[in-house]
Amino acid sequence: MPEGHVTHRNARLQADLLGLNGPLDVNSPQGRFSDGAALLDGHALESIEAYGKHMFYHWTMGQVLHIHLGLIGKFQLHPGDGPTPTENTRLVMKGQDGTVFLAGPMICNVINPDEEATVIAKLGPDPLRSARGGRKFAERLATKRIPVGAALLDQSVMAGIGNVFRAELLFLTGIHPNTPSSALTDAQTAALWKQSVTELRIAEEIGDIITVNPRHVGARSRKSLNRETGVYVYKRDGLPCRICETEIVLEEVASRKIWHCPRCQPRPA
DNA sequence: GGGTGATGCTGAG
DNA sequence: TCAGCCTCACCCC
Repeated sequence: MPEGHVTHRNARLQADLLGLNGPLDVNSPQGRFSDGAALLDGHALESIEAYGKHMFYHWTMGQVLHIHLGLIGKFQLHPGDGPTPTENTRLVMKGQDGTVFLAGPMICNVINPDEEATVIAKLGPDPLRSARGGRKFAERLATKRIPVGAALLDQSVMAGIGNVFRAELLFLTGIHPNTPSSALTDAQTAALWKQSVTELRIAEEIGDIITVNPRHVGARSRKSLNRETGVYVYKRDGLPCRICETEIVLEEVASRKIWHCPRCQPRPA
């Protein structure tokens, strides 16, 4: 379930669970990361940093573990030793208070700080790292001659947005996914950034993407909502818009499915 | 038990 | 543009 909120939340929770500056037991039950695990085993972590959908684990001996979950990668956090790893467990890190399992990542490599810097240099501003990336976001967006629905998935424009957030952010800002990036007003661009900061922070805290204002669905809190009830448009084609009851429409933008409300997000002229 | 799609991205063509 | 990759939850039989 990897958009930016997942990486930041994991960086925070895993640092707590594993403990910093104490030696970790690292291994690769599946074997596909045996060489990397051997480099890290017995060493201590200095910090865990998330940047967009990328995670960088800084080890005291100077190496960096680079993880990107991709579409299907998953972490499991367990107190103590956790269960027996399965044949798909790529990485196990056991520390002070618990154990982290990793399965199915797109990237799991040991790199050096220069290589880390190269990866980060390609990324746009990450709303969870600093709320003050709005100007850079606007600059990057302005260089793109593509629909805003495609630009939001481009990690060099904004880092950490995935398919759920792009649909929800465009709904929350009333922008049609096919609006050309270059046709957005300054106010719309600013609203997209501001809304990203807000929504990603909430998702990082809750551990799930819940964008619905609880009073729109008669709920007490966002935390009481779930994937069925907690989004405005994502995977809701054919269902009534929570605001105006117009039927939510499914389209494809940048080869990925995207949903919008034709009334709340009018097609650009 | 098999088939499929998924919150992602790359590299070949 | 599109197949390929990685894993698993979910659906249908």
